[in-house]
Amino acid sequence: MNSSSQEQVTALEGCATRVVDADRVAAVSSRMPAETDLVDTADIFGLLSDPGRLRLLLALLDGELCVCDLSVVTGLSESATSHALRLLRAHRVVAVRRAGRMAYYRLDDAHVRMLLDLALAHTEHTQAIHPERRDS
Amino acid sequence: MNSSSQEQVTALEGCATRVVDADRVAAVSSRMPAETDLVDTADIFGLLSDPGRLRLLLALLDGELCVCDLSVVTGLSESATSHALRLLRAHRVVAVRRAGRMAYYRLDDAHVRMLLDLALAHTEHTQAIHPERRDS
DNA sequence: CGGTCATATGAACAGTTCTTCACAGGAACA
DNA sequence: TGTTCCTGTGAAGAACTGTTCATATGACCG
Repeated sequence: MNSSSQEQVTALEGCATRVVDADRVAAVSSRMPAETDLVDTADIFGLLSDPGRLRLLLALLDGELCVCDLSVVTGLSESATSHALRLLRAHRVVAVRRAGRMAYYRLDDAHVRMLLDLALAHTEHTQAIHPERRDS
Repeated sequence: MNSSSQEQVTALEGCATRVVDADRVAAVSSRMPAETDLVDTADIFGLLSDPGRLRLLLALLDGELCVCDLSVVTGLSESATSHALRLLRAHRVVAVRRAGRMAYYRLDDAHVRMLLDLALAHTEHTQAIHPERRDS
């Protein structure tokens, strides 16, 4: 949290914008992940940013389910469910096991599972603190 | 919240979707968070799903930074930075401290910080596995 | 075989999102 | 005081997203 906050108005590698704390800027920039990693991470978060997909993935936390059951649990239409699963499959977040005409989906990404567990724990925690629903 | 397994038979002949594993559907449904919590959680993930905002938040992991420095670090224009910070502020993810004409932003959500730490750890981990590219 | 069932897919469309541009406000500073 | 600097904001437009409808595929049943 400490910063040697003198105003060093040094141009940073031909950048047009001014810099206030050049040391911190340099340090933070050096710690910034590579662009591809950032985009991949943002993509994962994006997959979790839709309530339907989130329900889908939370439903899979306990084990595999077929598409029609997932449709019932999530409240999505079967088509929407299939589209969502396709997206998740394309990103290797879920995997599918086929048995006859059924398709059983399961979580296939330990990282996403951790994110889901964390999110779930947080909602339970905040529910314990605020038993009444809060608007904001 | 409460759906028992006896709905299977009626659902099979009913108008809507059929259920394969009624017990699992009931169990998973009962564990599904409330709609408002789901939407809130999805919103948080949505805030992390943009590479620009992600860079912004990662830059703030170490402490506060002013808007122009954030703009430099993230590569966003100052206007885009301000818009993004406004969004994050509206969701209480960041907080601002004003000093003169400067505005210093900081992370203000422990939950988001955990998510960011986890994401960062994951990218570092995968980088350790695939050390193909390096950052300056 | 024909029919039905579970899932998959494509097109299209409403709604959202992210960026840029233009400008406004308030603080510092001459 | 007037000017410059840092930040904030609204509008607009391009790009993206998520849903539905219609239809396809392939497995099972009779």
